[in-house]
Order: sequence, then structure tokens, then C-alpha cells
Amino acid sequence: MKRQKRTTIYDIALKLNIAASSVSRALSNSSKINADTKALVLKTAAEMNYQHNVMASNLRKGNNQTIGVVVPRINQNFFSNIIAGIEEITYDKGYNLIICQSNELHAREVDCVNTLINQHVSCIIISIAAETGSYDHLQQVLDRQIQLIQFDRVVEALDTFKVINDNEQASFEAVAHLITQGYKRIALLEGPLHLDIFRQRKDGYLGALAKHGIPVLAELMCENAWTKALGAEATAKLLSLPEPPDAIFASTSDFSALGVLEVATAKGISVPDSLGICGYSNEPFTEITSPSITTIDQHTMSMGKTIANLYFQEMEVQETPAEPKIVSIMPELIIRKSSQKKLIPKYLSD
Amino acid sequence: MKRQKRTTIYDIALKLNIAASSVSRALSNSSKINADTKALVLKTAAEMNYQHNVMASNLRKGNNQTIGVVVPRINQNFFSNIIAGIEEITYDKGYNLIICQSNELHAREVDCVNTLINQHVSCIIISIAAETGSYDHLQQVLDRQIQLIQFDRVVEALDTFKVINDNEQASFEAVAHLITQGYKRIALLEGPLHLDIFRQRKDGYLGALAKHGIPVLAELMCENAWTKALGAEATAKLLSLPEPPDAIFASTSDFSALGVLEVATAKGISVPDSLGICGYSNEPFTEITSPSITTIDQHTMSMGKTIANLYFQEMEVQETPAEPKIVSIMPELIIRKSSQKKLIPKYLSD
DNA sequence: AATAATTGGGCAATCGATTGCAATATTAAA
DNA sequence: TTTAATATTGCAATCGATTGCCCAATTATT
Repeated sequence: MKRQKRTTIYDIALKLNIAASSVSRALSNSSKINADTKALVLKTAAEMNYQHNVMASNLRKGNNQTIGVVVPRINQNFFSNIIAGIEEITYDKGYNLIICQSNELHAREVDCVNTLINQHVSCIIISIAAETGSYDHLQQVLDRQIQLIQFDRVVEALDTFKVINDNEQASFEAVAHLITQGYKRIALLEGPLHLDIFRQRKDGYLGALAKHGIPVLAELMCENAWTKALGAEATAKLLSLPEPPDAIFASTSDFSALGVLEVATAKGISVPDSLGICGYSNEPFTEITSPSITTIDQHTMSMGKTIANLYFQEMEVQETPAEPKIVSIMPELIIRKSSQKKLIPKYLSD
Repeated sequence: MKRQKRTTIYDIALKLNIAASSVSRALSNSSKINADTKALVLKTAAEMNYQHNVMASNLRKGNNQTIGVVVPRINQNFFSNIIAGIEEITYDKGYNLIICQSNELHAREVDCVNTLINQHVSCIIISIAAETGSYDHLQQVLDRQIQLIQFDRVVEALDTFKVINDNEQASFEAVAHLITQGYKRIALLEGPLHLDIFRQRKDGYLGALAKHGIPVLAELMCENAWTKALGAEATAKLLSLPEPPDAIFASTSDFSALGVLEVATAKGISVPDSLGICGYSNEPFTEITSPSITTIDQHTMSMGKTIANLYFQEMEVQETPAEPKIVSIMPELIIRKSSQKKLIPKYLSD
């Protein structure tokens, strides 16, 4: 598509018979310009339908007001909420957001990061893909002096700003809650353990058991059960043990917890009386299932805002690279019916 | 943050004692460059840790491989799926996506569009905010020869590419389905009628009633019931009519339908036997409620892909502006339990 | 062997805004 | 009224990659 030529500051300068630099100063609200001239330029610019050319400006200034975001999947509640939170802040600051999804693939993540580096974004915000891989691409970002913020799924070893949930504490509380409710054999559905977040959640689980003197049983811990299907599968296996668990903590996701619930319901096992369930993430649907599912809210929207604020407050115009900070956000245990053994009679509970 | 100087093509040229233009040609895989030279340049570039400067390149080439997307809310299933679909395609083409959310506010939408114009994006993809407003900002986009694709919530009057769902047909089918199931007094929960999509859905509803010779009753049509709360409120009102409806089509959203379901359940009205329910959007939770909710799937992900493909196939490099096309995607009625009066006995249905 | 056709590569202008420095105009101070 | 200080404005270089145009070298053609 052929573009007809746009109005530039030179066109305005020509028309007003002044220098382009004056036009530039007038438009950028510089102090070294006469108020009258400024007004005139602004008026003329509007008349001539002038639009600031960000590309040229960026090139000259060497930085562009753009932040790149790389997430495994845009259309996942957790991530889209975080992005929404980030956007809320960056919008106010006049920054743009470039969004990429890694689809959980390492190679694609590397690709996305490189694209963002090429774009000379001011900052890259990333939650790494589940697929194991090296972290050279992140090191690249640092080497090129581009700000880097990791969130949620972070690489501990890399010394960058990080915004995380206190996964361990949240898991600890969830499991402690189950114990308090009287559950004694609590199973754990784990995520891929090369991701720190899942290791932390496991630690929380182990911590809570230890605290209450409950033995840890290997047969009650299922690796890689982080989709609905895998959660269901693991549940089927657990429930057919000689001594099945009386509660399942799906530390990976609510989807996994949903799988648990469906299998239990199908088998006629009553939740929460014979089986307690707790998920993770506070997906909207957890409120709707019957029984509703106890879960952990990660305060995603505010997490997004925290991430963006971190950039603007600590990193935007630092002369010397700021000392990387780790911000931990406390998730919240949302207790619903799937884990409340000591149920209030139904007719009183709503 | 101070950037140390990056490697440019001039640095490479200097080192190899050749012209910068040759470096450029080597890097851009031009045909007018010797294979050996090209290899040498590529090797040296890698050694010197060279990164292509997209800002400079964009400025010179006058266009940037970026597409702007403006949606009411990023963290809404419908939109995040569409964005995911768009990204899937644009990623392959090496394009970047800049995402903005209007938060359903007209002023903010205008702002977003202006930002994108300033960025000189190649194309703007937009679904307009619910808040009524003028469409000057969209006209601006066209005047500036920037490609414009509207989707879902489109302004009919503007002659642009459009990707829409066939809302009328989908509604027609949904209501026809309800009628076939034996429901006779079918209520409609409407969205704001200044948005075409909601008018179309209403038309489909009216069409289906007409086709089956069912009278249209004003008291069964509720305006502006497009959140869960508003849906619930409208339902409460409907169900306390002297002659209440025996089915409710929440044409606005599944959230609204959920409100309906909750009120019905609370009142002890059995769904689907005494009240049929149909929602719109196929939100994940509709599968999980009890009973599961009949709804309409809009094929969001593929809609996103369609939108992006439209750009690349029809608009990317047209000399003359292509004749705007309207692509209509056929949504799919997903029949679940909330509308199946003639129920198969429970023990056979799973 | 001489001429024509390719191929490879250099030069320099260009995209549009920004900014350090110099020049001029205006106002304040003496 | 003159000088000093300050406010405006202009000039020209710059950011880094791209590309039209031209020249030189190599290869093909007769």
C-alpha cells in the first residue's frame, strides 16, 4: 500500500518560515521556545494534520518507550490478567506493550526475546516456558543492558528483578487448612519440578505435613499432573490405592483440581466429606463447580501492576543499574466447599 | 540507564574494510552480494554480537512490521483468545503486536488509536468499546492510509475490512433449538443495542419466533442484562411475572446465563425441565456448571487467525487499497443440558 | 581477442526528529 | 546609553539502515 507523504516538522517549518528545530522544540514542549511561536506551531501542526513520527524520534533518542512481554500463553487467565495489570500502568506512562507468546516452547521463547532485543525495547518482562532449556537468551538481555523482569516462573540463578508469589507459604497454608479440617492422607499433584514455582509449592506441602507430624508418603505424590486430563488420571490411580488419600492438593492448577473433582464425582466419592480438594489459581470456574473448589488466589491483576511499577520506580532512568529486587506477593487461600469437611448444613451455608 | 554503544553495520564495515552498504546487503540477504562476502559479514556480525536495529530500519523503510490491536479488555476470554489467534499468525510473519485495552471507554479508545497512529503501525485491528461515541478516530486511521480491520463489535457505517460472527444466524439457531425442545415462552436478555452485535442477536431471536409463529412479548425482553449480576436481576423479575417464561436466552454472554442459572437454582426451579437456558460465548465454565449450559461457540482462536490472515493476504502490500471485505464466521451452537428438556435418563447420558 | 553482459560493491542521499553549539534578539542591570 | 544577562532561534550533525546510481571486475559471447 502506497502511503502519501505525511506532514513532517520540515513541512511545518517551511510553512511558518522558521527552523525545523524550533518546530521540534515547540512540539516537545521545550522550555527554550517562545510561547507565541509554540502556540502558532501547535495550531499549524493541528491544521496540517501532523502526527509525531515515533520511529524517527526513537532512533534519535536511542530508546523507545516500549516494553516487551513474553508469556507462555496469552489466553490463559493468569497471564491475561497479569498483562491487563501491566497495561493499566504502562498506558498511563505512555509506554507501549509488545506481547509475545512462547507457547511453552523454549525455541520460540528465544525467538521472541531476540525480536524484542531487535526492537530495542526498554524492558522485557518474562515468565519462562515450561520446556526446559538454557538461559542464554536471558543473559543476552542483561548483557545488552536491557532491563529484565522475571515473574512467576523465574530462573532463580539469574540476578534480575523478580516478582513472584510466595508459593511455598501459600501451599503451606492450603495444606495446613486441609489438615485442620481433619484430612489425614493428603495427596499432592505436582507440576514439572524444573520450574521453581512447583518445587516451592511442594516444599510448602512438605512443610505443612512436617509441622503437623504427618508422614510423607511417596505414593501420594504424583508428578506432572498439571492439566485436567493428567489430574484426572492421577486421581484415578490414587483412588484405587489400597489406602487411598482423603484429600488431594492439586498444586499445579485448578484445571487439575477439576479433573480430580470429576473423577471423584464419577466414582461416587463425596466431596468434601470423603475427599477434600484444593486447587491453585482461583480460576473463575472454581466458584461455580459443585461443590465449589477451594483454591489460591494469586492477585494477578495487582501482580501485573506491581511488575510495571517496579520498572517505573526502580529501573526506568537509573544511571547505574539498580540492585535487582525480589518482590514477593502473598497469595490468598480461598476456602470453598470442596475442603470444608465440617460443613455447615446446606440450608444455612448460602 | 546508560547504554554502551551497540555494534552497527559501520563497525562491521570498518573492521572488514568494506562499505556499510555491503554489510547491509549481506545482512538483508540481498542478491547483489557475493556469497563469500556475505558469509564473512555474517560471521563477523555474529562475533561482534551485532543486533539489527529495527528502529533505524523502520525509519528508512517507512513502515514497520507492527500491528496494533485495540480491545475493550485483554483479560476476557473472548478477546484473549482472539489475540492469541492473531499472534499465532503474525509471529510467523515476523510482525509484532502492540496491544491496548480501551476498558470499554470511548476516550481511552481514541487515545489508543492515536498512539498506534503515532507508532506508524501497518494495521490496526479493533473491536470497539461499548461506550457510545463518535467514530472520527477510526476515520482518521483510514485517512492516514493505515489498514484497519474491525472485528466482532464493528461500526457498520465505516467501509473497512470486517470479521464478524454471524450473530443473527447463531441466535436464530439457538432460539429455534429452544423451540424444538418444547419451550414456548422464551425470554431474551439483551445487550446495549447501540452495538450491532446485540441488535443482530435480537434479530435472530425475533426471526426464530416469527418462523415458528410464536408471539413476541415485550415483557419477555430485558434490556442491558449483560453481566452476571444484571442477568440475575432480570431473571428474578422475569420469574415473578404472572406468566413467567419457560426459557431464557441470555444473548449477551455466558456470565449473564450463569446469573440466570443461579437465580433459578436458588428459587428451586429445575433447569432444564421448568426453565431452559442458553448463553453465548462458550466460556469454559459453561461446561462445568450443573446442569451444563447450552451456549454458542464463536471459534475465537480461528477468528483471530482469520483476522491476521486477512491482513497478510489482502492488505499487506496492495498498491491500491483493496476493496474492503466482510468475513463472516459461523458460530456453533453447543447444546448442553440446560436446554434439553427431553432429557435422556441420567444413567444413560454420560 | 574484443566486446557485451553480469556481478559485486562503493558513494552518498535519505527517512524525520533531536540537540549541542553558535548566533541573534530582547530585556535587565548599571 | 551601554553592557551584561537571558531568551529565542537557526545550523548542522546525528541516530543506523537502506537503496538508487555508478564504476570496476569478472564472465560469457562471438
